[in-house]
Amino acid sequence: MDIDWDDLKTILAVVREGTLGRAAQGLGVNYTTVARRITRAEEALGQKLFERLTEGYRPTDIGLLAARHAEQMEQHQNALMRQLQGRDETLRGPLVITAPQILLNLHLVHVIDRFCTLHPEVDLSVNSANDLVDLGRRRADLAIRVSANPGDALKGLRLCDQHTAAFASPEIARRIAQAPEAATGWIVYDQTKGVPEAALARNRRAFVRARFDDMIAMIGAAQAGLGVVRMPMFIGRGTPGLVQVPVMEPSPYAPIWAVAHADVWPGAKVSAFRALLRAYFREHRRVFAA
Amino acid sequence: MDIDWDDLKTILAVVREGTLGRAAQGLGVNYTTVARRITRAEEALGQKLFERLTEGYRPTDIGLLAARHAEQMEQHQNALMRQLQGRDETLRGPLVITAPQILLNLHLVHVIDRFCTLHPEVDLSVNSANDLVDLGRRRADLAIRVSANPGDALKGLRLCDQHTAAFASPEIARRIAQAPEAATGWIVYDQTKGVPEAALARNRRAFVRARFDDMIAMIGAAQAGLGVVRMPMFIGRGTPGLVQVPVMEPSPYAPIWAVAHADVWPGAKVSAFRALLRAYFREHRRVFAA
DNA sequence: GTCCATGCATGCGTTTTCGCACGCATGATA
DNA sequence: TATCATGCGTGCGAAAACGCATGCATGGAC
Repeated sequence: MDIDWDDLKTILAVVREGTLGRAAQGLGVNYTTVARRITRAEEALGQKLFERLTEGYRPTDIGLLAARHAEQMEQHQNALMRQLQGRDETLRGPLVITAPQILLNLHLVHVIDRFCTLHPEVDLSVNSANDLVDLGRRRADLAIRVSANPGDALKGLRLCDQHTAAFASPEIARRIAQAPEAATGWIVYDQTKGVPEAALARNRRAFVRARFDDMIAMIGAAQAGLGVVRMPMFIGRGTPGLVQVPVMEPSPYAPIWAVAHADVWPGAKVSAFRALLRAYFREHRRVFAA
Repeated sequence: MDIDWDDLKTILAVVREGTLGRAAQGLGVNYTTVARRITRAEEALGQKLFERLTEGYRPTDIGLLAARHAEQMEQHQNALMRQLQGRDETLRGPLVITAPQILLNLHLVHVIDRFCTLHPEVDLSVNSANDLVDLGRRRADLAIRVSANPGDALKGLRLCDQHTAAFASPEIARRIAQAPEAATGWIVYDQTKGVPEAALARNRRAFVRARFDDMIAMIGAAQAGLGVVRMPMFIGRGTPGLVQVPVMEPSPYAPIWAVAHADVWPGAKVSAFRALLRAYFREHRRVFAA
């Protein structure tokens, strides 16, 4: 009465994903293999771990219990892999970084370019993601993030402070220059309350023209002349077809950090990338501040 | 860059055992398989995990690091298996018990006999061991132990209190009866200091004739007339060729416990065995006390 | 009602893994 | 020095695991 550790890993994947297919995808095997492993595990334990439904595999109590423990095992496996990586002193092999899309487009591509030239043996993967990537579970080795602090269990290097300001198309900028008191239409981010306080302070008639849930789309909207957008300085300055408009005082914004799990932090590849980041942002820091 | 969980298990086994062969034995596979898995893991990590020496495999720092984490994973796997067992309500499948050799021979065999009759579908394994068996690591499901308390993380049922007394062959008993003041030779357990205090209180001339490190051998020595042996009442009474000799006051001894890991305790098979133990020892408790 | 997408079960041929037998190296022993 | 025990490496045939293709069941869209 014992169970294969890989079968436990498989059970965890199926509990997480809900179907054989998605679990198989995550595990990098065919879904029939997943089905067979589950069956084998059930036979080994003499217990049903899942109910077979048409919409997928639903875990039984016992399946959930097994998954909980498998999760613990996964954490230890992750810890091991992180520590191995942290003591890896070679500049070879895989390295995964993640960063916000816009920051990548406008700046990090240059850092990446240089890194690939300096360290051609590193297999660099770039994960352009706007949501937070789980560094503890090794979805990435190094993350470039815009936030107030690195977060718990993570180490961080503060790369650069930022300001935001208002940007719009040249056409709109001209109209504002001609009639500063006229009502100005804003494009705002979905989650924000409305027109920035700093803008209302200068023009009480500022109003929300539209709400977007995606920053890239907002930039496009600004370029197309839909309205004024508040955005980090580096975006406005780095995007063609946008000019800064003096409808609000530039205000401080969350700084840019390079963060990694403390285990991974000392690794050669992560250190090397960090060094290039530091140099780049030191050189270009004026682009990010008012 | 990821590692197979079963390979981690294999690494742990090799670190523990030192050679491929012994590790393979513990894992229940051929040693060539172990060698292959180690090689595969090293290739996956790009790091050497062991040095190949003629006397076996010696782990590198990285190998030890991996083994440490694998050990953590093993603990979680054990916890899972225990919990599954604890909620198993069937009276089928494997059950492993461990008990001191002598207790098995003289009494537990009857409990086992009855258990096998009542629950023929249980595959009962009996581990006759005098050293403590690790219940946390599932070397046994239920242990019958002679000790003051069950121990941490374990649940216990106090089966019976015990006394010890002095026993010897009839020949020696006759001599003692004839000359109670004569010097009496004792056989004592290796670790004890010498003749029991309670014996010296009655006869100052009692002396150690020999020291043994094994209780079975001491019983044989007593039967053969080598000397007086202090032993639990149930052994002296249950062994042919031995009689109690009044050279010491019977003294309290550690009680007999049925112990199991708290996770396993509620399992049907463990509960059933425990019930029989309780009944048996209640019925025969006078054999164990003075 | 038909069509399609999703997801599982099954059979078959292939790939991978495994166990076994043999050979080699090393160290202890007589 | 000859012999034996222990332990590892390697090649080959067997066994197990795997991927793929096909078929079935269910539920939603038109």
